[in-house]
Amino acid sequence: MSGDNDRMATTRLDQTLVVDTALRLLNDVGLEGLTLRRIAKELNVQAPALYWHFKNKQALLDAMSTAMYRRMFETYGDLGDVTWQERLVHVHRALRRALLGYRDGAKVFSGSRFTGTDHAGPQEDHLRTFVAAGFTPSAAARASFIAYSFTLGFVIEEQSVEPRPGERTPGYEVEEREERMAAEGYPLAAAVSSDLFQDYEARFEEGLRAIVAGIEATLAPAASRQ
Amino acid sequence: MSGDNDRMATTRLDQTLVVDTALRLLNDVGLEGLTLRRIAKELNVQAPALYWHFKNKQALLDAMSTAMYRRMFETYGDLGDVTWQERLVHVHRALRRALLGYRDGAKVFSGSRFTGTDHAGPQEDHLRTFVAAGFTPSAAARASFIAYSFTLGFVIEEQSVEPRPGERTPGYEVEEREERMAAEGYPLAAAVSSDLFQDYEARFEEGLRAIVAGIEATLAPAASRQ
DNA sequence: AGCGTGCGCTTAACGGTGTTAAATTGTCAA
DNA sequence: TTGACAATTTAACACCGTTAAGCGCACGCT
Repeated sequence: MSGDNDRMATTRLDQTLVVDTALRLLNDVGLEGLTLRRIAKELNVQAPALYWHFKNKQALLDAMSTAMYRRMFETYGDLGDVTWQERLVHVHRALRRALLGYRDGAKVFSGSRFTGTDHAGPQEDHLRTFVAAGFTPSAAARASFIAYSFTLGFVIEEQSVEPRPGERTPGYEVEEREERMAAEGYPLAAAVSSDLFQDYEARFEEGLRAIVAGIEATLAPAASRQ
Repeated sequence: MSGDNDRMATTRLDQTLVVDTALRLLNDVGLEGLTLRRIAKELNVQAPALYWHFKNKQALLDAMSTAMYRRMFETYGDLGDVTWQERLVHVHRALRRALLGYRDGAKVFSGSRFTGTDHAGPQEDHLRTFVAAGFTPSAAARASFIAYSFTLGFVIEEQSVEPRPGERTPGYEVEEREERMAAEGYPLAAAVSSDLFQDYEARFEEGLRAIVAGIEATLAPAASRQ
């Protein structure tokens, strides 16, 4: 199904191959189904073989997160000279896309730490844009962390309702929920039900705009405020 | 240690007792160590006994989340008449406190759904404050969801560095990280290292202020803008 | 008072998990 | 050709969530 990896039995494993296979598999089976034996099977190998390349499962998950993050920066080009507002929106939009690219992507990501220092380069560029606009480095980092926290929390919630774009977790039947709320005397909660479990795309953009506006109003250097 | 539950061997289990014990245990062993056998042991019972009270482990986790959420509303009184800004800050500050109350609290919470409709009452009050200020119900819900996503993402990150207030996960040695970044030619990333893994309290408040300002500037009815 | 029903729990077991130790293969250098 | 060492297999361990079956005891009914 969907082009089974078909690793030549002669080819040897390496970290990249394991990570790629695990990420592809993640989309089929989800985080819960992503066992070492299942990954090994996909690679025509026995489970303990993975321990030659990764010290334990967490190390593999860390490498998967790092790969997701690296790929995110590959998909948005050099971006050049840009205002901090544009950059903040651009980066976190890309982050959401990257997380949505894999089932349970946000959960995997939030449970891992980066391996190596690959991420430092893009982070440096990112901060530079803010500092050039008059932010202190500290304010730049704190402002970005606000947007980062929002994005992470948003996608975690989003993926618990829509594990893959267009595919819905059963048990979130909006209409039924709406009726029950209305019947129990919570008209607002009922009315709002349909707003909370739909239109994630537009609501994310709306949230990003609000956060940019909020940073403009509080953390940004006075000069850059409207 | 810390007043072991000491359930009389004669007392029967019920959902509340199981949930309370599991929540207390969560603080000792974390989400990963929270196994049904461990919980059962704490209750002087065999693991399968829990299946009489909960259909499966997820149902117990759901009940734990619901209890955390319910307790959050108990800790802040009636709150009375208050601006939507005050309410938003108050509620999400309380949410953070509730999540921080348990090791892995944010992760447990984000992986669960509420049982029953206990939460609908407070949610109704919450929305009413916004609608009274001129928000449409939909805008009220979307605005709150922005703050909610931020809070959830923030605390997940916070707890991955500080699993319990004051207690640090090993491997986040700020100074060492700083040196390595600086040595590899990322001066800003280095300078910012200490800002990212410290002072969560102040940074959360700062984030909340930014989000309130951002909602004022974008989602709030024009009348309530400064 | 006695009896049966069924609630609440135990015992036993299943298939699966991450992980470790030891044995084994394959490959390349000397 | 032999030896070394990298990469993998086989076997096993302790533990996990979960299910099936049985058991004891309290209680309602006659």
